[in-house]
Amino acid sequence: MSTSLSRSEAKDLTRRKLIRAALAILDEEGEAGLTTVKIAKAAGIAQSSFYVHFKDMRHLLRVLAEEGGERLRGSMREARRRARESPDDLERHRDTFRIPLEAICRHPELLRIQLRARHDPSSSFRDFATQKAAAYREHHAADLAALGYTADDERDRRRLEMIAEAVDAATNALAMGHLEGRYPDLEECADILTALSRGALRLLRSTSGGPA
Amino acid sequence: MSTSLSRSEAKDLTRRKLIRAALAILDEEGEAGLTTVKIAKAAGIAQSSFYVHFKDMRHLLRVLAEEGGERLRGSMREARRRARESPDDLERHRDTFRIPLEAICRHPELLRIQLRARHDPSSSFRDFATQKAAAYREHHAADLAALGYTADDERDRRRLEMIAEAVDAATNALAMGHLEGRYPDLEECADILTALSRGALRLLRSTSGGPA
DNA sequence: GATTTCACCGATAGTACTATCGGTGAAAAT
DNA sequence: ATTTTCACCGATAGTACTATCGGTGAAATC
Repeated sequence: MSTSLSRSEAKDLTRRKLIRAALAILDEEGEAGLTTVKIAKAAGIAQSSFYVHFKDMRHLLRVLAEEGGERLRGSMREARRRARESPDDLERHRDTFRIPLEAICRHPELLRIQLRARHDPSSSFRDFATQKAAAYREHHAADLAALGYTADDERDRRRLEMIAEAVDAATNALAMGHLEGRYPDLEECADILTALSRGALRLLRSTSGGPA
Repeated sequence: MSTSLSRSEAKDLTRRKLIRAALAILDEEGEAGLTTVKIAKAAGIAQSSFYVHFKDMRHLLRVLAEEGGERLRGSMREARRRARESPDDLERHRDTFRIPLEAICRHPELLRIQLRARHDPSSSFRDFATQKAAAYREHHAADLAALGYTADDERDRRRLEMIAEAVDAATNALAMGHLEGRYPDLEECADILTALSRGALRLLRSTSGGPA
């Protein structure tokens, strides 16, 4: 505005505008609505200038995946860090759900895009989303193991993974319900998830022991 | 083959071929890959002949939604009927999960298409999928209520709905995991879901009573 | 057996998008 | 002060798809 930017600063600003515009369109209209025409228009430049910043559409999609992945990683690191700080096991278990729920609510568009991509065979983000979901599932299973639900044999290990996958899906569903306004209280969502999880873990506890 | 079909029979056959081809492409490539060119080619007719059977693409999509809805309704009716026949409450509760899991495995493409449509703002099936999911959630909540988990006040009614939504999401996730080969035993999936559900319902039982 | 109907065909106009090209002016380098 | 660089522009060729049109032959009707 007042201070004229240097050329590289101006270019970087335009690039960020493009990414910002693309993420908004991706969230609002889905991958099918993501065209160079719309992105450039939303960013306030000519359609052809899109190619000054990205080699082609694929390039932008790769960058968006990296961008989204970085934000997701950041939220997860924070979640893990805070969950580890909880005083007792019960509170830690509850935090295992409350913190991801809060992370989702901070960047709901990332969850929406991920859920969409995961089931769409034409999506450029499909592999990325599947990979992220698997990583989160394993991380969750490891968290449960850290709470004392040791999985000694193959059967229990598989069950722990199934519980993690089932509870993750439930977490996403309740988070979406919260975002849609159906479940206003996030604490109540965490309560339900904790209860679900503890119920399922009873299956393991009975065979291999666990915390109170 | 040997007997030449009447004109109307032949037309109806071609129409069914088109719907069949469209469903296959929808499952394999998603809504983005669904074009009149591909559908007609897969059905073995010229692209322009597509319009002999459907006014336009929207018309076909409407018909596909009705077609899929009818199959889904059929599976659900069957599931409800069989679940009601179970001898005791525990077995009925378990059937509440095993039967939907089996229904999903009979028509996995319908679940895939529905999950995809539900989160895609550009999908023609989005409203349809959302509606179906809400209907199933309410049906599930009613099933739980029938098992004795009476929800007297508003809080418990909301919690019952949250549990139904969470468990439905978990059911879909485990069914997808089964279809992807990660969880070969469908009975084990039903076990996990039953345990999840019973754990969550403990929240209600403690305040308003319920079965053993 | 003559006429009508119509499912299907090939050709094509119209639409939306991608990606490239040469031109322009202001910032940067000399 | 002059030259170079380059972010951005308008124009446009190329691609993929939708939907319409007139033509054709075999089934249906008379």
